[in-house]
Amino acid sequence: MSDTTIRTYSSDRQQTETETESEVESTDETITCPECGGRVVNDEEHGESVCAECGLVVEEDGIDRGPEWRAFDAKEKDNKSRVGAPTTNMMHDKGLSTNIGWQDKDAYGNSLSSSQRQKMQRLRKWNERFRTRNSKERNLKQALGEIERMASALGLPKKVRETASVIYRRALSEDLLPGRSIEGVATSALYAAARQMQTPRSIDEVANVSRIDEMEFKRTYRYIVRELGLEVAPADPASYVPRFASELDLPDEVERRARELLDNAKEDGVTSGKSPVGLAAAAIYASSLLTNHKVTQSEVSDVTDVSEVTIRNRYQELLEATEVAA
DNA sequence: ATGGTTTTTACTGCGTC
DNA sequence: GACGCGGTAAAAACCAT
Repeated sequence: MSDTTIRTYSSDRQQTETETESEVESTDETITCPECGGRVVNDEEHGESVCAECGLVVEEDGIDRGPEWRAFDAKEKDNKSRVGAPTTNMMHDKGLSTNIGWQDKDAYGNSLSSSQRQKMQRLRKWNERFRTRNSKERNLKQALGEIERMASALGLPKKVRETASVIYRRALSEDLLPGRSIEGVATSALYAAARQMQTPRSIDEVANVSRIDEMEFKRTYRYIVRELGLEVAPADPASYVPRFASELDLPDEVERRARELLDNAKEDGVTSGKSPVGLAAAAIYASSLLTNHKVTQSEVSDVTDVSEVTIRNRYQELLEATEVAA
């Protein structure tokens, strides 16, 4: 039950380990027959794996994931494919419902007669009403709008918005909303999503673009993380570095050096329990000194929202850690 | 509610430009 | 004298129990 709260930075090991796991998916062509040791071949047509030597059926009912039709040229392939636009969680109906175009034009691009135009107006109106009929749908629609707005204000990629949408949907479907504001849950979903996607924004930053105050945001965030059992690993300090560096107009060199410092510190274990944002800020500062691209503590403090005192403390520790390591 | 840890606030002294 | 920096003490915030 740790790691679910905002500020449990302790278990630093997190990611990095799981990434290198699925490397070599064994090529299943090299299976040998358990009976005679002969080569096993795939018989796609019958969905079986058969031993080429003795005919033993090693595996039945394989699934053919390919299309069931055949195409002999590009045109036929286009015709027979039945795939459309991908669904997206970013729209409240996953982009599956019908929209009636807003232009009063028919399929040939001609303008509509006035009676036709009025008819289309009515159809549009009703279509819209049905589309967002019940309260949950409307709720969702508004929340996704909010998520969209905040995400773009924070410059978060689509992936994060998608994830945030998914989290929000889950919260909604598990009835976590009553008693909590849409804003709050939307904000929390976005914050969690940003962290899960390795592009974290600090609580302050998120709170700044949200319409709710910070206290409520944190409360709500804790709540939904707990209720949804979201796995949000402590943010990696390094993931803040590039953003801060660019906000301070520092060259790549500083960024690289900052990463090294953080790596060393992590080895030393001095990062455990400390605020990732603080560490990132300190790393930037320390790195700027080491690379002769000096920025002042207060400048770093300004863009990172970390107090100068914290920067001082952290950067001493960072330097010590690298001294010892080097 | 409480205690332990971390961060922030506020303030002071030192050296430099 | 303003500024950047380092340090300290007390307050506040936070997490866990």
